[in-house]
Amino acid sequence: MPKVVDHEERRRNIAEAVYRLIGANGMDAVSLRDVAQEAGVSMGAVQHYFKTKDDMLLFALGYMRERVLPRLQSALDKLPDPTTRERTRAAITLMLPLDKQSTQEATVNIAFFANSFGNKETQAKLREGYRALYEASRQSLKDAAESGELRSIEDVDQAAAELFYLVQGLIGPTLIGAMSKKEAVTVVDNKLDALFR
Amino acid sequence: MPKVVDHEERRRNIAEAVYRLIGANGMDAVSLRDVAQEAGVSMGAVQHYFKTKDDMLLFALGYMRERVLPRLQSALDKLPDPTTRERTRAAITLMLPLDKQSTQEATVNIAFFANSFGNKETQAKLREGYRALYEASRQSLKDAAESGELRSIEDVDQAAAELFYLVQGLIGPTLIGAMSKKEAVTVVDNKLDALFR
DNA sequence: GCTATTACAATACAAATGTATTGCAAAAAT
DNA sequence: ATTTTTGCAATACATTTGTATTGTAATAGC
Repeated sequence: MPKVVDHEERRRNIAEAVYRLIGANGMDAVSLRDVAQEAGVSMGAVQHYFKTKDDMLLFALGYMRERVLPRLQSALDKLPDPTTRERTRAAITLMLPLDKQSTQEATVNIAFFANSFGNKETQAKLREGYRALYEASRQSLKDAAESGELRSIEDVDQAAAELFYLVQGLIGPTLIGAMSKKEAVTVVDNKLDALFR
Repeated sequence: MPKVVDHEERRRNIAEAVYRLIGANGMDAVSLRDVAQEAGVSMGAVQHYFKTKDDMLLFALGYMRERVLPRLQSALDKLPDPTTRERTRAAITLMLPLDKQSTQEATVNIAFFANSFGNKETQAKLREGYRALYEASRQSLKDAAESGELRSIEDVDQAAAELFYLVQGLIGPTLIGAMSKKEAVTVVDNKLDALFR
């Protein structure tokens, strides 16, 4: 029998191929054959690791979240003793499609969004992801309020919602060029100015 | 030869079928055969009115904008002498997926968004639509500032961007249930409270 | 009345797709 | 040393898809 390999690694490699294809041409470009080619394996190998195409896509969606955290951590490690504002800005910068990788991620996210209209499992996973992200973001702002980093904000929940969903709203239009990256960052920075001391 | 019919009407009927299919199952459900069936015509008829599937989708995207305006007008007609705030709220209420039709429209919009990653024409049309909508919204808020309807806002452009993209950001998560409709409306109303006298 | 045109309808066709199956060689287990 | 297991690879198959083509009957134009 062949050398035993790391299944999770193989699956991740395939997921990365999925992201590249979506990022370049959208979800329609994700056929098993295309994924296999992009991943540098045979279609039989793809089928070895994923029972169905849906399995593969669902895995890819879940894995995407996993791989963002190290990137965020890495960005934070570059900031010496960051304030909440700086950490918040770093996180937002990762979410907005400002560089190649974030652009890919934003594209993939929207593609899965659209895909979720015909797929309950995908939609559940997205919902769960959104809630977790929003809650973390809200809690972070709440902590900042308690430690006096915010200006006098009456309603921290409202402020948290405004910031979070403002960023969500900027992603799509920035992706398609309805808004420039610079403008998007300016809007966010102005908002942060209004929130933080 | 058969009785001459209204081409545009036929095309619109087909576009409506496209929306229904997307709304129910996402863009993957939009095959020519499915559209024909949903529209109550033969596939030959669909091909008679649209040379290619892409033509059909592009038309559907364009037509969607056209058909929103009468709905907005109708909502405004129900308001006796509306303030800018009331008009703004009416428009936002139409954009958020609060009722069946708005939900369908939001779904279709995201579907086209995702579809645009593999289609330059679709993306251009979306971009154009976003820009027009944003500009109208920004101008409306600017007018309100000049006529004294707003609180003292330092930067009306920033305020306009915040309101517009906050709403954009609420659509997706509301659609998938990551956020409740009630919460979304509350966030918007609070934002309007902060902007308008 | 005759001809041209139109609105469909039906069908063909090539290509693409996901699922399923079989095969093989090398490593792991005994 | 033998058997079992594993990671692929290759292929088959049924289904679906968009594009293309042909046909027909009824209306419009002259």
